[in-house]
Order: sequence, then C-alpha cells, then structure tokens
Amino acid sequence: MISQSVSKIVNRSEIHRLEEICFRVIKLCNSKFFKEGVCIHSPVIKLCLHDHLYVNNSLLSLYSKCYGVENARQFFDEMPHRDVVSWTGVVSAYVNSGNHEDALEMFNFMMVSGQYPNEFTLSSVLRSCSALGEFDYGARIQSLVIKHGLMSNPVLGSALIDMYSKWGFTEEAYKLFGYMENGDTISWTTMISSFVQARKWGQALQLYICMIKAGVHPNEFTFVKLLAASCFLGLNYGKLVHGHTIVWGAKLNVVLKTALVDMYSKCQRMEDAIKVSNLTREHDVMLWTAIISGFVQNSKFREAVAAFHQMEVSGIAPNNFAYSIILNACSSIPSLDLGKQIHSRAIIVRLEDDVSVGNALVDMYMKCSDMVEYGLRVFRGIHSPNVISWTSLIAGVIEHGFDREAFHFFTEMQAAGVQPNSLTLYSILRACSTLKSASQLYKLHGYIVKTKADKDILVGNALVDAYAGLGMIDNSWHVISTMSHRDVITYTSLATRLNQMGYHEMALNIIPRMYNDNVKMDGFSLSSFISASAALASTETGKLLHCHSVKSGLCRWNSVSNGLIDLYGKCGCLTDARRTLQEITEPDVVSWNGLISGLVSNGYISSALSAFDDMRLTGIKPDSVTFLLVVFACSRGGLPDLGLEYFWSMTKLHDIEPQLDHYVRLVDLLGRASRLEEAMEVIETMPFKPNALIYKIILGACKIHKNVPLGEDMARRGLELDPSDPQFYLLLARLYDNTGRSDLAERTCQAIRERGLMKNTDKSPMEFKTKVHQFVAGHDENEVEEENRFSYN
DNA sequence: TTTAGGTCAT
Repeated sequence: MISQSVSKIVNRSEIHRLEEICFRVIKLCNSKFFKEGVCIHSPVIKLCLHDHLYVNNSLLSLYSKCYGVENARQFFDEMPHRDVVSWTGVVSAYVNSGNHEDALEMFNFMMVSGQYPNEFTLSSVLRSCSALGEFDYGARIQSLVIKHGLMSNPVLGSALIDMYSKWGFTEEAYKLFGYMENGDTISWTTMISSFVQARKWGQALQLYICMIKAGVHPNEFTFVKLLAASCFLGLNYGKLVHGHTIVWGAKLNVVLKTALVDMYSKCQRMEDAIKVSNLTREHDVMLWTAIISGFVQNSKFREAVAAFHQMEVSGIAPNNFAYSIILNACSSIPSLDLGKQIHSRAIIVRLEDDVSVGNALVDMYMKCSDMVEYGLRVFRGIHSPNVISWTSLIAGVIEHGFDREAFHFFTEMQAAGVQPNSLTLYSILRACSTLKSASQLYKLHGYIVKTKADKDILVGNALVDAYAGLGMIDNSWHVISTMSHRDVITYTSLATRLNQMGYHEMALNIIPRMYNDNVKMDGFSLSSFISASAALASTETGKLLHCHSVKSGLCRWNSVSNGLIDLYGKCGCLTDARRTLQEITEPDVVSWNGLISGLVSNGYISSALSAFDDMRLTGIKPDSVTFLLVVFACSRGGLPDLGLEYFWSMTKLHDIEPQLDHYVRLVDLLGRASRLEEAMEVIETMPFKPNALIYKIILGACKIHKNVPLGEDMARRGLELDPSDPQFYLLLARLYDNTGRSDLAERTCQAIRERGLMKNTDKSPMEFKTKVHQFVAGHDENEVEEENRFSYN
C-alpha cells in the first residue's frame, strides 16, 4: 500500500511533496518496525532523493533494522552526504549487532573525517568499549565527554557508570554517580546494578533507599536488580522488594516475573515462585528456564522434568540453558536413562553442538554412568571445549578413580590454550593426594603461585589439603601462612587429615591457631576435634569441647553429639555417653551405635544388648554397623546362640546383607565358644574369600582349645595370603607353647628371625620372645584383639 | 542516531 502511494506521487513528479511523505513514511516504518517499510528502498526513491540527507539517515536506520548491519553499511557508503546522525546511525548499527570492533573502527573513520561526535555517538561507543574491555579507549571517550561538557548528560553518565562497573571498578562508578546531578531512574538503576554485579548486595539495597528518599521513582528495571540482590540477602528482603514492586506499580512483565521466580526459588520457596509465574499468562523461554532451574535447585527433580515437558507442550522450545539444567537434574537424581533421553532430544533439536549442553552431557555421563567412556566421547565431540568442559571431564575421571589420566587431560587442556580456573585446580589437587605425587603437587603449587590462583580460598584450601594428604604437614602450614585469609574449611581439612594419620595431638593443636585467626568452629571442625580427643581418650579436652558445643549451640548437630558419645565411650565415661544420647532431640542410628560400642568395649555386654533393644523400641532401624557390634557383644559375653540369632536376623528381618566383617565377627563368636567346626564351616561356605584376620582368629581359638593340626593349617593358609606377616608365626608359637611343644615354639621363633620378619616391626627379637612368653602367661588376648578391636568410625 | 532488566554448568 505504501509503495503504491509513493509510486503515484512519483508519477506526478511532485518531488518536494515526495520528500516530505517519504520522510514521514520511513519514520513510521522505523517506529513501527514493520517489514513493509523495506519497499521504500526502491531504486526510484533512491534516484529521486539521492541527496536528501534526512531521508537517507532515516533509510539508513531502516536498513540496519530490516536488512542487517552490512546492508546499512553499504547504504552508508553510497550516501553522497553524511552528518553526525549518519555516522552515529552506522556506529550504533554495529553496536546493536554486537560488532563492537567494527563500531570502534567506524568511530575512528568518523573522527578522521573531521565529523564531531555528539552525545548519541559517544554513548554508543562507550557501550562497545565496555563490551570489549577497551580500557584506554573508554578513558579517551570519557575525556571527550568532559571536553564537550557532557558530563551532566544522564545518558552518558549512565553509560560511563555501566562501563566502569563492567570493568569491575565499582568505586569509580560510584564516584561518577556522585558527580551526577539530577540522576534519573536509569542512572540510579545502573548504579544499583553496578553494586549487584560487584556482589555488594547490601549496598545495592541501601542505594535503593537513597533513591526513594531522593524522590526518584523506581521501575521494573530497578526491581529486577533488587530481586537479584535479595536472592543473597534472604527471603525477608525478597518479600519486601516484591511488596515494593506492587506499591510502586511496576509492570509485572515477563522479565520481572522471572526475577521474582528466581528470588523465590533461591529462597527455597518454590510454591511462591509458581504462584508469581501464574499471575499473568505471559511465559517465555527464560521464565520457563527459571522455573525448571528453581525445581532443580530445590531438589524437586520430578517437577523439573514435568515443567520441561509442560514448556514444550506450551509451544516454547527449550534452549541450551534449559537443556543444561535438566541434564543437571539427571546428574543429581542420578538417572542415566533420563539423561540419555534428554541427550537424544538435544540431538533432534540440534543443540548437541552447544558447548553448555555438551558440558552438561559430560557431567551427566560422568555422574550417572559406571564408565568414563560415554562422558569422554561427548567431550571429544565438543568443538571448542571451554574451561568448564575440561573441568567436568577432569573431575569426572577423578571421581572414577582415573587420577593419572586426569593429569594427562590437565596437560592437554593447557596445550589447547585453555587456562584452568579455581575448580579445575581444586579437582586436580585432589588427584595429587590420591596419587601421592609430591612432584606433581610441587609443579601445581608453582603454577598456582605464578598465576596468583591461590587468592581464591578454594584453591588455597585444596593446596593445604593436598599437602596434608601426602603427609607434608609443614608444607600445609606454610601454605596456610601465605594465604590472605583462612576459613573453617582450611583448618577442618587439615585436622581431618591429621586424624587419619593418627596425629591426634597435632589435630587438637589447631584449635588455638583457629582461635588466634578469628575463625569460628562449625559442626564439621568440632566433630573432627572431638574425634581426635576420642582417639586420645582425652576426657579433659573432650569435656572442654563438650562445653563449647553447648555454648555455641553446635551440640544440635548430630555429628557433634555422636562424636561426644563415642568420646565418652572410649574414655569409659558411660554415664556421660548415655546422658549425651538422651540430650539429642532426634538420635540416629550412629548415636545408638556409639553408645552400644562404648558399652561393649568397656565390657558392659548386657547393657549393650539392652541398648540395642531400646534403640529398636524408639523406632531406629539398626544398620550393618549395629550388627557388627551386637555380634561382637555376644562374642565377648559368651552368648554364641544369641549372636547367631542376631547374625541370621540381618538378612531375614532387616534386609541387610552381611559383609566380610560380619563373617569375621561370626567366626570369632564361634571360635571363642569352642565351636571350631562351625567356625570352619562358616569360612568354607561364606560368599567371601577369607582374609588374614579370620585365620588369625581361628588360630587364636586353637590355642585356647589346644587344637594343633587346625592351628597349623590356619597358619599355613594365612601365610599363603601374606608370607611376611610375623603374627602367624607368633600365634603358632603360642599354640605350641600352650600344648607343651616348647621345642616347636622355639623353632617357630627361629623362623621369624631367619626370614627377617622382624624388620617389619620396631621390636627386637628379644622383645618378640618376651612377648610370646607373655602370651603364654595369659595376656594373650591382646595381640589378636589389637586388630580385632572394633572400630566403627 | 543514545542509556538500565530475567534463565546454565565444572
């Protein structure tokens, strides 16, 4: 219709009138942005109005919107005359299409041509500087802004604030904001956005309060940013901001709804999130993605899958974000079947090549499949793997126990020009501990110091833990001393490692270091310290830690109270152990196991079995550890039939499959009760290969029951398993001694010396001999008991 | 011809 009217006018050769009408039509097309507008570019118009600047500038704008920036550029090049609007038009065309390099190049041409920029040009150029991180260029533009006296222009002010914020210079941005008089909604919102980007949530909210006081009206843009801050400030702030959106009459568009959904889901209020999303019918791909993500964050995986399906049914195609999130849900469930289904859909919708989807697939296969091959195959299919792809791969192979391969991938990643980030380093440092590779650790440490990656506490903590995992405690402390700050994880991981190595006193010495460093204990660290005190049977330290747990309220953590029960049990303070259990609001199976263990190891067999009954009466189901304890209790209490009953009740009543340890206890139970034949039958029929301990137990029992042939057989079978274990000889020597065959006992001790088995111990041959005689004198329980002693932690 | 907003991952 437009082209017809224009043609009619051309035929009548009313050129002046045409100019005016064309100008208006183009303006209309520009503002309405409807496709019919493109007919205006017909050659007739171009010929007739070839040197009409205003018309051409409008046409340029239309070209960039309808035909893309390249055509706009071509049109610009053909223009006989250009003014600041023409130049700005083509610069902003490049900016809007994301061609920031070309935008800056065009701006350079403009300056060379002698054309002065205006505020419109400068704000466009600032956007490009911001996007490209062109610090010096941006600073030059700022000086132009100052030179032209445009600092008070709110548009330029906002663009400068935005640029400084994107570079991470929040303070400079705030200074600029302070210089601006008459800030408008946009400049205030930009500054709030700057604080949010810098993770200064509280300052963002404070600035909002100042904004209201200054009489500037917030709008939906402002609230979107405030809601992002509220996610981290907590639900009360989020609700307050939500209330303000209503008070200030902000338009509940799909963007504001998405921000509200995100806030409620991050505050674990999915019901409210859904309620908000249903307030209006408008849903787009980002809103749906936020909803799906919310369900995943709140571990509602079924609902997440349902929402994904609902989104598709509503006619909105899930994008790469939605696919990544739903694959993440598959990893968390974990469900390989669902993951495979989503994978095939991603292929159908051609999102397979998207790097985010690829990364999520690598992660999903690594977490859901028993084999690393699937994940590796997906990884190899990613065109340009980024640091997240590599980290998913490395963390995945480490999880599958391929620590050595992780190092190969780490090297390959760097060779491909991808630099590791904190999480990559965190993962690879874990592999160092597992591989016990000090040389790799030194290399990594060097790299970390060089790249200043240790500024991230995650990396610093991983380094501390890696050195401690290799037993290099001094190096751990050295790293700690070089860290800019330390947190509770720094000290807890070190304490845990020290406990694992048996350096319990060193673990306890961390407490004053933490105190001096103003690092507060949490439930995890306190549990570690309690466990160190328990291992040392240190009632004094234990009681101090108990006091601390009550004062700090950390006794609410079951792991803390359970540690205390264990501690009191090991110290023989069974009244305290029982009281601690009674003070727990909801004791769990570990709490009860702790009490039973304490009672058994202190010889209170009937009390231990009563505690087992009490536990079941309170509705707590016993676990496999409980049965190790009760069978052991029966063994020590000389109650073989009851022990057998408990043992068989595991499968019959409690659906717990006995493990090798349970069979060891069972053999011990029967051996102590002189039921050696039954014990041997257990060994022959159990679904596990006997271990050395089980032979030692029978061998010990043979001594008591003076069964030399069986004892010799057990020693022979045991030595087949481990010929270098001197205990078999020692136990055999005891058996011979006990049956009056001191000649054979002496010959057996001789064998120990001849075979050089003493080097495995710290003791001299004489001490060994004495020890053997000590056994004979009746203290013989200790030697096997040492290994046989129950440890449930 | 110019300025501010929402969904993902290791």
